[in-house]
Amino acid sequence: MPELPEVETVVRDLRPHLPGRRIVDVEIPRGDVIRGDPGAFRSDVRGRRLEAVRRRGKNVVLPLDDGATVVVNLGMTGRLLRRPDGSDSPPDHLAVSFGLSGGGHLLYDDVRRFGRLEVLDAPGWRRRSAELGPEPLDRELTGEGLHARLQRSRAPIRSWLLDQGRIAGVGNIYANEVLWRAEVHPRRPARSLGPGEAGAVLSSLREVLTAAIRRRGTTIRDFRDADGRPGEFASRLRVYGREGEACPRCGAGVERIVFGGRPAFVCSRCQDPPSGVTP
DNA sequence: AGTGTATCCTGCAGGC
DNA sequence: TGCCTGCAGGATACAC
Repeated sequence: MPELPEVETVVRDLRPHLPGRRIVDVEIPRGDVIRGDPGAFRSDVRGRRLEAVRRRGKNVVLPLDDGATVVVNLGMTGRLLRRPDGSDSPPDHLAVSFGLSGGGHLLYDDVRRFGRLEVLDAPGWRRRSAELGPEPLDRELTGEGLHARLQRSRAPIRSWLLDQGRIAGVGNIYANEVLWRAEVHPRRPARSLGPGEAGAVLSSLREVLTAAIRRRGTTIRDFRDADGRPGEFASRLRVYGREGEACPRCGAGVERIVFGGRPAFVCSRCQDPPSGVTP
């Protein structure tokens, strides 16, 4: 559910409120969302001051004042919610609650509990971050650089985009939207993309992701920002979930295919399939 | 190396 | 109304 734009939305919501505040209390009603031992998590985090709110790929990254870092991956249905004192009842699937100095709470809520929270020391976080691919919105990534990386893999380009070790932050919704925009079929082997196509994929990535951030993310069902509000990008999706509708570019039908265990949405007129493959 | 499958969970939509 | 099946934006482990 939460991909780069949704995580970025949450991070921007939290950033004005968390840095400088201390975690004075930690409650963990659902310990299975903690990677590692929940008791160790609590004692590592309690009493620490939050230094910043960042994003890396699909992870919310919360550096602490002792050099450690809390990393939150929202999985499919995770939410980080900001709760001022005295507001509302707790969410339906509260998994972790951080009490903050000065009042208020940061809550982690997760229906399916596929999300994970963990604390890493400085080298641990450095290693983890190094396992992730580059940020698509980072200026350092160029069309030539992306093309070179694509050359090393024969995986389908959609699978390549979903692999967090190759590029960070892209999930199934935006991968499909980006490939439609770039007019590249999702099953095309990564290494079969020419330099021009790689450039089109990169500029489409940037356009789609920034447009989605501007609309505060895509809510199909579960996503909420840190204040509990849905995002507004769903109506701007061109192919994702639009099987049978007309391609907004050419009018042909949008098709749903499945590979890698997940649905892909394509206009087979705009997006030529690789040779020898059914749509 | 890459792919298919299963797993972790719950809620919801659709068919009957 | 109820029961059943399939499906979901993610990550990971496994066998082939």
